[in-house]
Amino acid sequence: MQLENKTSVKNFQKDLITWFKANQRDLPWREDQDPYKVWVSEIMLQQTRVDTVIPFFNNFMGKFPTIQALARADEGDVLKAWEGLGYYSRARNLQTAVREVKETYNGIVPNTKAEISKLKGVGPYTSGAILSIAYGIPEPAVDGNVMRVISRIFAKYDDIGKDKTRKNIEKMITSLISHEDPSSFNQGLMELGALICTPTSPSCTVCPVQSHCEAFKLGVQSELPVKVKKTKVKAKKLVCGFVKNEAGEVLIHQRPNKGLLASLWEFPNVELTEGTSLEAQLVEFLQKEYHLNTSVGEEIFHVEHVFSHLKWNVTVFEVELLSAEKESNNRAKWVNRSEIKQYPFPVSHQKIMNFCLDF
DNA sequence: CAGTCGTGGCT
DNA sequence: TAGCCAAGACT
Repeated sequence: MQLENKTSVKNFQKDLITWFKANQRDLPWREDQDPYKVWVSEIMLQQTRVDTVIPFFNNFMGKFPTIQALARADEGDVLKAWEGLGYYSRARNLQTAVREVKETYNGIVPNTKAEISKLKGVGPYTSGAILSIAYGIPEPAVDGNVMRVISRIFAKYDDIGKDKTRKNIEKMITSLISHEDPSSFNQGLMELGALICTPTSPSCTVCPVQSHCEAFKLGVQSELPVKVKKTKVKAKKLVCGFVKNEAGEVLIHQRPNKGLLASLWEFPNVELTEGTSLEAQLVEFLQKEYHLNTSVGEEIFHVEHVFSHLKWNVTVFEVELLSAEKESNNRAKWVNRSEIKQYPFPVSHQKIMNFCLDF
């Protein structure tokens, strides 16, 4: 195994950090070390590509430039700024955590592992990233890049999908991390994973730490890291109503605050059960859930949307309101077509919205 | 531990 | 095309 003595570790740190400082990308969250900016960027970057995050980060910082600004913002505005980015609970958790920092820590992001880890949405990776990047504290920040890089450098065949593997790598980083520049060390590992030590066809010939890499030495870099395959996504069939009243308004509904597409808005829809017709199930659902008497019109079109772990097949009908009972669903709303754009919708429903708005 | 939670780009 | 993957956290 490489990196077995202090001298080789020091050389590894130096090679990595020197490369990082010379080759790091110019990214908006690297303009300074404001803990709030680092925090927001790290939340957005969870399971999300850098290129995707950049415009969202710039827009978000323009609207919510400080902890105070985000703390006092309307939740709807925060979700609207997150629209299209995915994993929407991140937005709600972030605002919850920012309010916690404002109340409990006088608006200062805490700088200890124990305190920062208590914040909603801040897990083992993000806590280490904030501590090292914003505060220069030598804590490991182990993400997918780091697990891939370390798996190759030490030629480790452990399944990086296991929590145990991540913990082991955190221990390894603890003994490898530079105490002089923890920020550049951690970011260097991630940048290396993003630019050189890529998942497929890594650029070993130009790698700054090639001489430290056991996988390269053995010629097995293409086999690493090991990641056990996930189960197939499940398909679900839904019926959805584009419901209009006499005033020309459309019915929209806010999803539950937890779970899939948390707190986002949608057009009324329900999962199908076998048996009765789509039209009948839609009418029954609108009656039961929203206390509306409706008449289902033409089937407008189909939408297919694939998530991480499931697939929607949605059939959309045009629906006319006949009459409404007094009790109404408190998460439902009639809106003019021009107002719909003010509400955050998931991409799956934007497909429906775009079609219906032209309709 | 294993399933849940988005989206878009790439192979 | 269908699957894989990305600066993970939560339950």
